[in-house]
Amino acid sequence: MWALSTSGGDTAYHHGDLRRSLIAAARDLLRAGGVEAVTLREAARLAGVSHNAPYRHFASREALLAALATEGFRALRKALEEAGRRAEPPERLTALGRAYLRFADADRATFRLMFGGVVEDADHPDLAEASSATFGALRSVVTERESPAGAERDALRAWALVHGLAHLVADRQIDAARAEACLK
Amino acid sequence: MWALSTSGGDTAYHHGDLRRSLIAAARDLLRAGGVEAVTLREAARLAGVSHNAPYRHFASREALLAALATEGFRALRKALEEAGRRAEPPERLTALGRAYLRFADADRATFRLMFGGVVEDADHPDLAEASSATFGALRSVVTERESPAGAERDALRAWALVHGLAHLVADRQIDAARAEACLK
DNA sequence: CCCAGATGTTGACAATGCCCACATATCTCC
DNA sequence: GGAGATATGTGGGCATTGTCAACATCTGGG
Repeated sequence: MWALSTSGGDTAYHHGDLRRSLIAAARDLLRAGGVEAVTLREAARLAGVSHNAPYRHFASREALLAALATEGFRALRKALEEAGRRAEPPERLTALGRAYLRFADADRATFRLMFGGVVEDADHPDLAEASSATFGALRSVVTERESPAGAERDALRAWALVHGLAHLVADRQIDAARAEACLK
Repeated sequence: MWALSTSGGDTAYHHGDLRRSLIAAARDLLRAGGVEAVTLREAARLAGVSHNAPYRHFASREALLAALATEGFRALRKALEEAGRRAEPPERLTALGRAYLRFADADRATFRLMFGGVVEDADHPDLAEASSATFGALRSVVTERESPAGAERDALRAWALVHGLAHLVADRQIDAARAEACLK
């Protein structure tokens, strides 16, 4: 059918772009039923291939989950950067926090996959890079406004506050509006 | 062997107290290999019973996980209450936060199970009760020191800060000492 | 003493992750 | 343009797991 050249470096062969299709299918499964619902065989079914085709693109189920988490970190980073670009230093940090919370609220399952510990960053280089790049984008904004004394601790505090709110939102223990009200 | 009367209401029959043994086995599996490693069949094996015996005590695998999470919330609540009892109002909140962080650091897998969304509180009454009781213990201390104006928001902020730090500790993104340094 | 219910066992089935050998499409190089 | 190499997809199979049904055994009350 379509024959785009994929961004991941895989070229399109028989199926068109099975890797991308599998990730898309897995994302649907993740959002619909959480991590437990993400299955190599079901993703293959949705993509219209045999139960073993995924192994040409992902070494294991965990590798597929890692790809989903990687995608999530890239999306979050993009959201953070856009939010930062739209605001000036005084309110920039608040804007980032809001973007962070909105991400967690809009895609709870992916957020939990990213931070749930089911996939270890260390085992998946792409994931490790995407996650540290995302934290870097956040950190650079957090530290830009503070004087050196205690800056590190304040940065960590800000990050932890937003991160905690995001988890509470993802777990449906508070709603997104109340969380945003906490961002000063 | 031993014949304690269990707290859950189950009496001891053939095995002694299978329910308790299964929970203990599952706890070991959880700590050793994360949620994915918790298996009804493996827990049964460790308890020395057949693969179907657990169904006399847990309706499903998720019910066993819910029992583990419930146990976790009760332990956390106990830790919070003890910490609160040992400190007076000015530092009491910090003491609670420290206890919260130590819990997350000492038993990362259980912490993630409690807040990871794999088990839904709504589906397990005991879990729902234990978790809300724990939050109640936390909330009562958080709100005791603030004046009414903005108290609710400050309480939520404090909770979110500690909760975020705990997640970062559990995910090994910062270490426990750095987290504690953020508790003012 | 005997029965009802609680507890544990055996056997089975479908789904899954993963491995193997094999088939087929595409690319490279001549 | 054709042959070999490589990438991609298929089919079968195996061990493990969650769950169900039927059966066995233990315990306590009448």
